[in-house]
Parts: sequence; structure tokens; C-alpha cells
Amino acid sequence: MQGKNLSDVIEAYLKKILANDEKVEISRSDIANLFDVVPSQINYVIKTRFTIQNGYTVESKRGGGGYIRIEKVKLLDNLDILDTLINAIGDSISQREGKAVIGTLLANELVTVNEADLLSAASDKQTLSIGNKELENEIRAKIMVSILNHLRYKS
Amino acid sequence: MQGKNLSDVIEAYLKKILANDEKVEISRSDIANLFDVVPSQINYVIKTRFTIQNGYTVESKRGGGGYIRIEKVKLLDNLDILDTLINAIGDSISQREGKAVIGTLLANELVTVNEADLLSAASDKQTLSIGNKELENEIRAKIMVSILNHLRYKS
DNA sequence: CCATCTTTGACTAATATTGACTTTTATTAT
DNA sequence: ATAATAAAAGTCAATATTAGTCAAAGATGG
Repeated sequence: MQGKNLSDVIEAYLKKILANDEKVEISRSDIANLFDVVPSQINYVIKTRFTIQNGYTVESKRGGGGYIRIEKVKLLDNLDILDTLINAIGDSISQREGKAVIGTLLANELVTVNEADLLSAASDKQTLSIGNKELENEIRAKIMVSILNHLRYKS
Repeated sequence: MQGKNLSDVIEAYLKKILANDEKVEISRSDIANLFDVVPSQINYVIKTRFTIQNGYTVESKRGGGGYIRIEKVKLLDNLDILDTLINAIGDSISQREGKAVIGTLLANELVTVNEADLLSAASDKQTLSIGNKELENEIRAKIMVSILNHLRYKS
């Protein structure tokens, strides 16, 4: 049913590798060739699906022997995770990024599935719809930071 | 006479699939073509016939490889309590009243203590502070209604 | 006739794909 | 060593591909 678009397919390919290994190092042009897309689409995939909100860091090097390395963030403890996410949120966050944050919370077992659902509902675009996107993103950021701070005292 | 109009036909088509499968994923334009209607009629069908009150949730994605996914969910008991609360909230609610709603949810065991705490954090006066009391109350109402609707079913 | 439901389409928004141009780094030639 | 060249990856904006919104027009039933 899914995987109709190539960005999703490339995402899945990389995440499959990352399910086994801590990190993956690729050649941008090789991956682009493998999936028959232009090289810059790899940047698009990374930028939209391997952000710090998603729990990944990315390094790269240009020139001969260049690479892109994607790594699952290795955080020491829950407080470390919360600090990182709060920092990444800043004072404005889109719904997409918000979902990524919730996914990371879930992956690190900082919230239950039910709690994650409630957060999704609270920060959903439909929910916060007030006809001003920037304000919506700011309110979403406030809600998420508030909740993340709250999680400090719980776990 | 039912099944006379196209919206009913499309509804029946989708529900027939959902009788066998837990969810159905469609391309809006494909379905529109199939029944020879404009794409936005699919939105109309979904909005009028696949609501959460009827036991369906809907997700979608735009862009290349976009889709609309309709999922059948298991509705829980206590729906009348939720309806009552949603009605009471309306489209604006103060923090004080919000706390009362959360208290009711807790008393009826519709949420756990932790979940209630998250809701409090999300709808806190400080969290939603944007310098416009009425707008804050409206946003709080939207958040709470959205969450109450999520409590209708089990993930 | 009136109220409600359905159908339509113009406009909007989100996401994906592409390619021209830039920047960085390594390698090779002088 | 320095300069030229090659070999990567990065940026950004244009275009393509979906779905969403909203209100007007049309149909239907009481």
C-alpha cells in the first residue's frame, strides 16, 4: 500500500540498515543511482526524515571519497533526550517536526502509546488551526516544550 | 430509496472494503475518476460519512505518492460522557473549566493520572499564553475537544 | 417554498522531484 | 609548493503531484 513515492522508499532503505547498525555511511551519488533519482533528492530525504527531532544526526564530507553519514543519536539518559528535543524545538515547530519529536519520545519510551496519541491530538494541525501558521507553530512549540519539561519530573 | 446518489455509492464502495480490511488507502483522484466525480467530492464523502463518531479515523498525505487512508476503529464505552464534555466545552474554555474537565476524565477513568498530567501541561494558562485571553480559551477548547475525540477509541 | 444534502470547480496548501549552480575537498600536473 | 582539475556534496528555486477548503449552484424531500 505504501512506498509509492521514492523518498519514502529511500527512507525505508536507510532505516532498515539503521535497524541493525548504529550508523550508515553512504555515497550520495551511489544511492541516487540505485534509486534512479537526482542526487539532491537524497538531501531532501535526509532533511525531511533524518532530523534531530527524528533522533538522527548527519555528517558529511565533500570532495574525493566524500560521504554522508547518518547516525542514530546516542543519548545518555532521558534528561539528555529531553534537553536535546527541547533545544531542537526552539520557539516554533511545524506539525511534521512535532510528529517526529513525538516519535522520538515513543522510541525512547519516555511516553506510552496512549500518551503519544494524546500529544498528537493536542499538537495536530487541525487542532491548532487558527488561520495563522506562524502562531500555530509557536503555540505548538509551547505545548511541546511544556510537556517535555513536565516529563522531566515523571520519569 | 438509498444508494441513489453518488456519495452513497462511494460510501458503500469504501465500506465494503472496510468490511474485510481494517483500513483502506486510496488515491483521491483515482476514486474520483472511478466514479466520475470531482476530487473534492471524495472529501465530502469522507467528511459526512467517515467521522470519528461513526468509528473511523482518516489520515492523508499530499504530494507525490499522496493518499487518503481510512481506518475503522473500535469505539469505547463512555461515549456519552465524552459527548457531554465536548458539548460543555463548546468553542472556548477557561483554564479553570479545563481543569474541571480533566478531573471528570480522571474520575471516570477515561485517562490515567499521567495522561491527565500531560493534558494539564498542554492546556495550562502559561503554556498557552499568547497575550489574548479569548484566543487562548479558544485554542484550549480545540485542544481539549481533539483529545476527547481521541478518547473515543482504542488505538 | 424552504431546508438540507449533493455536486462542482476555483483556489490553496503540502509534499516530492528535478536541475542549474555553488562550495568543499582530494588529486594531479607543473 | 602551487595551480589546475576532478570528484564529491550542498543550496535553492522551479516544477510536478498530490490532497484540502470553501462557497456557489443544483437537486431532493417535506
